[in-house]
Amino acid sequence: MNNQEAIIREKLSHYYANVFEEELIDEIVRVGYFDKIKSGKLMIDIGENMTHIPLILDGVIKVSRQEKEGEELVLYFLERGDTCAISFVNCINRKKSILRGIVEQDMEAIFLPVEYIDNWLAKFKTWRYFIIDSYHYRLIEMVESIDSLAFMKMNERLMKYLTDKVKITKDVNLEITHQEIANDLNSSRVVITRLIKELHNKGKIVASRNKIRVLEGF
DNA sequence: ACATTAAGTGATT
DNA sequence: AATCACTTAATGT
Repeated sequence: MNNQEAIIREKLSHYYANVFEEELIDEIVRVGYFDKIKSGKLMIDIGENMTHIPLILDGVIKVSRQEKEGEELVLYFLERGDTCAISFVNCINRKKSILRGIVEQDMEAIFLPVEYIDNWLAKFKTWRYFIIDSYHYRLIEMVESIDSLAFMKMNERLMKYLTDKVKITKDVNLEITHQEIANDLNSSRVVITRLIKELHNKGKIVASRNKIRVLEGF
């Protein structure tokens, strides 16, 4: 066994040992490769084809939709143990991505070439469950995102955004600017600034330049 | 000290 | 809730 394979096996055993059956792990070790991707890098853009699927080991990917130029809306975040099931379908049908994925926090993942994943569906029960599960989870998040858009006011959306971010980064101290939040929520900086101040005064958060500490709601 | 970037605010739609 | 047109505060060089 070469070094690369050993790394993959080791990494897999950490987070996926109870998820995948032995034979599947063997296959993953055989065809996958391990890679690290720096924060800020664009993984997949709308309209592109996917060649590999990531099994995320560490870090965060921000998945968003872009309607027009400059108008972005964050749908959900992917973290350890996740994969992008949506991109998975892109792979099988050779369809282009309807979403954009940007690395939000330095990421480590095992990348699997798309040509295997279809075949594995029939071959491995654990793979099937993993994919369906992932799909289900993504659907729930998508519905939450729709609810948030349709029924929640901006201040509630903002609070949800912040608490989601805390959950995913496992840190109540967020390093983010009002402008960045505005972009993610498809709002404007001024509006976010006012709502942040409101939340601050209500004691739900503590805000200062480039920093927000979330005190409740997660 | 100066320039740049982030955040705060009143008025208007 | 968004936009404009500023002001003020914080940070980097």
